[in-house]
Amino acid sequence: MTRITIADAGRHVGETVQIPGWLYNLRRSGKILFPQVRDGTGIMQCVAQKNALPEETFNALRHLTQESSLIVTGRIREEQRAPGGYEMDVEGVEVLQRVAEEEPYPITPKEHGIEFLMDQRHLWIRSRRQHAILRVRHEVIRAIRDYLDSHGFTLVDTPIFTPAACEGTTTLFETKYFDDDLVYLTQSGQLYNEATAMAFGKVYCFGPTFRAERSKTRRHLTEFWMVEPEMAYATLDDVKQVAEELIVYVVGRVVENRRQDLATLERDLSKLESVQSPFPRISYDEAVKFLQEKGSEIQWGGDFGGPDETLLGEAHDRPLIVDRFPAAIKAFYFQPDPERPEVALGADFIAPEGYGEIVGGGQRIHDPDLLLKRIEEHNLPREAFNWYIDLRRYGSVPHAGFGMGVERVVAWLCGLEHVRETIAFPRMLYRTRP
RNA sequence: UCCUCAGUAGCUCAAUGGUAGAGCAUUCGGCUGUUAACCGAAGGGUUGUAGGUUCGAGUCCUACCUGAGGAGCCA
Repeated sequence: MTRITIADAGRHVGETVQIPGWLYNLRRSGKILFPQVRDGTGIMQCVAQKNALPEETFNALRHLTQESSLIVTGRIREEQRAPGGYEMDVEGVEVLQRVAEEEPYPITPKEHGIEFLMDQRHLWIRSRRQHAILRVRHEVIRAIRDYLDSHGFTLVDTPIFTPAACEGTTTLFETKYFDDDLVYLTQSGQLYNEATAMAFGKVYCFGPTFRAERSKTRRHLTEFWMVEPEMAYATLDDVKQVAEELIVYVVGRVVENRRQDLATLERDLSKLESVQSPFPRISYDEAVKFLQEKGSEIQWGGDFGGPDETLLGEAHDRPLIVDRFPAAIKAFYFQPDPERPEVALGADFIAPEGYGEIVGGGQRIHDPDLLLKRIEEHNLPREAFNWYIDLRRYGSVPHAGFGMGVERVVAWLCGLEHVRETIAFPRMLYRTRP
């Protein structure tokens, strides 16, 4: 007997096949049952008629509980009345495990609160909406890799355990490394990327990063995934161009390949289809002026707050590129603008619809003396950065790169309220379980 | 760390300081085209914890715990 996935059902119309899966929902109407079976690729509505089945089979199905595992055998048929467009006429059922009614599956088809759902996260990911989001995430990650891999970037992943802060400013998670040594969980692979870029030209790292910030908002996780491309012989303009192309490509891929999931999420496709080049570009100076006109308290020299980012993002139908921030609020390694040393050659991409910063990057300092000066100004331990300074001693070149946060991109593309739904098991300020 | 809000049945929520209730879920019954099906019935409670006020507290007060939203910080 052929086993198929529900996603492939359209290619098996008229055949009798098996679908291994789980009971998603069951509607009963006397002598006819409508079990809905999910298998990870989709949901199949089945039809079981009492007079077409052995009594034992019909009764087993009739009293089956939600999320019981089963293998259904039956004939696939096109059916307009079925949610997926196809339906299976049940001929046989093998129940692998019947969920006990004393402890029924906790996530019912009705509404639930977020606390309960987060406690049940290991089960919640089976639900239609969560499932759709995680499939969009997968497409986003695949698209990122496909874009970079086909544009000359080499994946060179960077360590998770790091001996010191990359940026000195934010809080790091520390962990014991054997006897008495402390190491920190990486908050960015960037410094190492600069080393690999000098070896490979164009590189990227892609993995989890950790920030021990006591942030408790819809845009924050303590563990999140970031892709960080870095390019030798490159400038701020290259960062803006590559990041823009990457975003346009990723959005296009999701719209093309995950249309069904976006429909499940009731995402307004027109909001994604408008994400085309060129993106609007303004300077930090212009952004501050714009925000002040909108009533923000921001002064030149300050960083954008959450509401500021929302104001900037909502003014456009595609990501907004803001560049040349005050050097004082940027990390030590940013190259200053040669014409205006008080601003850094950095750029942030602010997503529309209030999703905030999704890309941050810029050009790095390539002059060893200037880098040393900055390290001293920021009171960073020079010894820890000896290897990093070496990169400026042995064939230094202008170079630039950026980081893009996967969860914020996914939240934006899916139109979600909160990034916690964009990763299977989110880690947040007050949640590390399950 | 700070501000605001909330904790009542497995879940989502009601309940003037005066007998703790509904829908869903579960079980039983009915229904041959259901779309979070519907209809009928049953079981299901230490009202987050500890004190206090009161004849009487789910409700008012205090502290704590847990969670949510936000600020700062950040992708």
